Amino acid sequence: MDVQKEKNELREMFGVHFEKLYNIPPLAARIVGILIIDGCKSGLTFETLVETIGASKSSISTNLNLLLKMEKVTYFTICGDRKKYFKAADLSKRLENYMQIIDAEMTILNRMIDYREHTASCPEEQRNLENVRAYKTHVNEVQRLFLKTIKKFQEIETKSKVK
Amino acid sequence: MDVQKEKNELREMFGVHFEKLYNIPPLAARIVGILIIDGCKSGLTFETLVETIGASKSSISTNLNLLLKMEKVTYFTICGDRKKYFKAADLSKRLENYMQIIDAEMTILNRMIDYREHTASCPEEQRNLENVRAYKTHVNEVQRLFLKTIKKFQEIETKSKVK
DNA sequence: CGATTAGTTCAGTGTTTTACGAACCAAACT
DNA sequence: AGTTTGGTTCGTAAAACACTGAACTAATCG
Repeated sequence: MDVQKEKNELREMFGVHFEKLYNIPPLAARIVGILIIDGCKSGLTFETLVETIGASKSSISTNLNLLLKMEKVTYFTICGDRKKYFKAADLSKRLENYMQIIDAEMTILNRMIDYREHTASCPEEQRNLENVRAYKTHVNEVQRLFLKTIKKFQEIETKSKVK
Repeated sequence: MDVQKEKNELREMFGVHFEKLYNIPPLAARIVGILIIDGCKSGLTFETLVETIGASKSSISTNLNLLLKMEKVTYFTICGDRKKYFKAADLSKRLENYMQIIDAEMTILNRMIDYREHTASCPEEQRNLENVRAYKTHVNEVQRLFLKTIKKFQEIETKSKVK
């Protein structure tokens, strides 16, 4: 296996994925990708990111700060070293993105149910109400599943940090 | 309850939600929203959409065709009536969007596992490999859950169509 | 103190997106 | 045949986006 080629392809796949999922600029998405692949041991410096991605310092800076604000990325510093070392945020944190989508859907669903309950007159609208209720059950299950997973990873992560 | 106000708010919420979820223009997202709220009984005509949204014919046309291509919207015609009646696609169809995200994630995950298996040297990378594997289990569960739900709604939908 | 390093900020530029109006086409009345 | 209806297509304008280089700041080093 050509490791470098494999890495580049992975990077690209992550890029496309996160760009759509997080609605972020391409460059930001690629940064997350690289940090997930390469940053898991000791983090990557600003400079390394500039070099390996080949984008300008300003672009890297802007996008890194966006990712920090979104909590998709974290950094730490080493005593006596001015550099920042960037890492992808913990998986449990990154999964919050899905939780937001699910929560948003739940909110809309509840409003929709409320609305139909007040207005449903024809059989189609009645049936629609039933379907929305059934769908809500599904979203609830998804929500529980994600909560469970997030909690599980939070435990794993705190454990490995104490160590 | 002010029904009209409630409807407008719902419309707006659907708009924001679908815009991000499907990565489509704001107008397209609002069309889907309106069709879900108002289109469930007998569909909405092109003209009704133009009027209630207040956008130009050309914009509505372009975005409707985008949504048709994406299979988020369907239309039917009535014999002896030149108009097209638009509806939001069945929920089972709309859920395919989530399946695509999940499938994409699964593909990346498998590549990531493969990559780490070949390259993991330090303990952090080993632990990362374990975590990715654990996460894959979660994605698998989500995938099964969605498959189940999609199948369930497909049944409901075919039943209500035969009737 | 001056020079270097690490990173930020900002104005500008090229590109993409989003929506629009006008012209257009095809089917169906009259 | 001409006109209305229902909708598409295309060129374009306005706005948003993504990235850049250059100037700048703040901390550290010699």
